[in-house]
Amino acid sequence: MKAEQLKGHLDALILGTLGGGPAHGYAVIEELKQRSAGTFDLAEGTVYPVLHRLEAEGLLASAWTTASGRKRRVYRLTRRGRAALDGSRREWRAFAHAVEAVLA
Amino acid sequence: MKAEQLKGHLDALILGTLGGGPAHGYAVIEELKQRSAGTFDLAEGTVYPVLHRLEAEGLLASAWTTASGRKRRVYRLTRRGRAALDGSRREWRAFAHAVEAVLA
DNA sequence: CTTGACACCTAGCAATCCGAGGTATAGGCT
DNA sequence: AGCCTATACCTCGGATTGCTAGGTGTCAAG
Repeated sequence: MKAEQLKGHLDALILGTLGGGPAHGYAVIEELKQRSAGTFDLAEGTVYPVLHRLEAEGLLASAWTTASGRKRRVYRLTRRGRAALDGSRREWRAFAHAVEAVLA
Repeated sequence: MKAEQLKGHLDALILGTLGGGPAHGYAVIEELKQRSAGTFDLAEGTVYPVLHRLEAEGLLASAWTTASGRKRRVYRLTRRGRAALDGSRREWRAFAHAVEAVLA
C-alpha cells in the first residue's frame, strides 16, 4: 500500500489497536500487521513518534515494565483516549462512506 | 473532516469523479461536494495542482473551451487514466478493509 | 458599480509518514 | 567467544501533499 494513504488515519489505527487492551510499542506494530493481514507493516520511526504525541495529548498513558530482561513501555487508553477512539470510528465511517459514494 | 485524511486518496477521488464523464476543474470540485454530500468541500488550491499533475502523468487529457464567455479547461480520463482508476478502486477496497479489521 | 458566483492559476506553509541511523538485551548457531 | 537475528526503545531529516492566501478575469444581479 502507498504510504500517503495512511496519513490522517494512523492515530485512529493505533487507538484502535490499543482498544483491545494495553500493549507496548513493538507489540502495537505486530498487532497492526496481524490484524490487517500484512497491509499495515509500519516502520518503528512511524509508530513511536505517534505514541509519544498521543500520550502528550492525553489520549494514552504509559508505564515502564520489564519482561525477560527487556524494557518495555506499555501504553493504555485513557478515558479521553477511549472517547477519541469512538470519535475516530465515526469519522472513519463518514470518510469511507463519502469515498464509496465518489468511487462507486 | 480532517484535512490529512484525504492525503493519498485525492487522486483516486478526482479520477473517480472524471470516471462519470469529462468535466472542468470547477465542476470537479462541485461534483465532489455533491457526491460526498458535503464531506469533500475542497479548495481550488487543492484540486488544480492535482489536475495538472495527473495530466503530466498521462492519466488525464485537457482541452480549452469557452462557455458563456468564460474559459474552461475540460479534463477527461485517458486510457491509462481509466486503468489507474480501476487500480485506485482496488487499492481503496484493500485499504478500507484493513482499516475495518483494525477498528472493528 | 459593487457584490457574488464562476473559473483559472501559483507560491509557500504545515503536517505527517518513512528511511536511516543509533542503543541495548536475549537466545541460537558456529 | 563471536556473530546474527529478534525484540525493544529512540530521534533526525527528507519527501510528499493538501491548504491558505493571494492573484487574474468574466458575467449576472441588485
